Amino acid sequence: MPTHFNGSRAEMRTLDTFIKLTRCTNSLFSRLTERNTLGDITPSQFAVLEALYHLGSMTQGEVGAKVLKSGSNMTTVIDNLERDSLVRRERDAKDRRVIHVHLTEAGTGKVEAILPGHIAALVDEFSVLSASEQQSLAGLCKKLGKGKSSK
Amino acid sequence: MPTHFNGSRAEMRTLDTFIKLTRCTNSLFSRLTERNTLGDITPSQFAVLEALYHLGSMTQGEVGAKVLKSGSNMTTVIDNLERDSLVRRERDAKDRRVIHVHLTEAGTGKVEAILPGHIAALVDEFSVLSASEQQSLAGLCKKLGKGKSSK
DNA sequence: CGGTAATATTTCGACATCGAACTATACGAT
DNA sequence: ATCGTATAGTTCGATGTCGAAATATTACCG
Repeated sequence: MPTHFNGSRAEMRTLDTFIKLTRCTNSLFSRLTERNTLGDITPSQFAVLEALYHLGSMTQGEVGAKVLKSGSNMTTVIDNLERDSLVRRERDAKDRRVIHVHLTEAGTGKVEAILPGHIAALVDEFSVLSASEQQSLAGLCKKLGKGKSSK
Repeated sequence: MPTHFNGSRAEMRTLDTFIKLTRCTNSLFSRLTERNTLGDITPSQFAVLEALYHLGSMTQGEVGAKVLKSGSNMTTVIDNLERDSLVRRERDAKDRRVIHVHLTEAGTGKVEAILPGHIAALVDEFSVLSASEQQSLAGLCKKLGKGKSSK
């Protein structure tokens, strides 16, 4: 459209794809936020709770690896979850550098209260794509997400 | 039960697609950040500068609409850009509620210094996808991003 | 053993981000 | 003109996010 950019065909195609990908995830997340399926917790907090719910108790660092966030960020998010009694920290007895994070009963209940509506919202949002379109999108994302791993 | 089975299949497919989409953009952005093509400015700041560069001076609210961010966020980001003399605020003479945001010479220079490398990085990242795969991805993202317009 | 490296987490400062409440200004209907 | 509402931006408080430096602890190695 009114892009004053005068680049090669490959550049324009890439920029177009990049813009659409970015806007797609932006507006998807913004619509999901509007549905308010998470109630009074934040997306980051839900990501941590969900990881613990599906994968079991983990080291704080492992949680960060699962949700793709930095260690210092994990400290902050888990601080808030602990303050709200949704998780519990437990220092490892053998290796005292390590902290294990566990869901509390309240935390488990929170995930189970949220999950069905959250999944229903996702299914509804993705219903604009057919099954094969979703699989196609997943495949392309997987490829792009992995990157040129064989550098 | 067939109903439950189909529902679960749809849910699993959607969840899989959602996870891959999320991880794709996450790791793509993280790799782009690692390349450090933006130098000493943040991605948000670059988004604002780039919008002003390609579309010309705009109202602060218009900038927020372009980069899909809230008004209060625009105040913050533009504050920092103004502090670094990359943009200039100018209150409208007729409607004194409005603030026009302009690129300074330093701002223009900054964009022009960054843009080529930034685009090259994008092209390189997207080179794991063929031209038709990129177009396919762009189309799927456009559809998913638009959502059920009936809303 | 003892000293250095590696690892896990926290702290700190800077920036981003939002929504709600607030200020200032403009506009529309009566 | 005036009142009420709508609009543009700012302020505020909370959260998220990062990287660098600090802390604590363990592991390695000569």
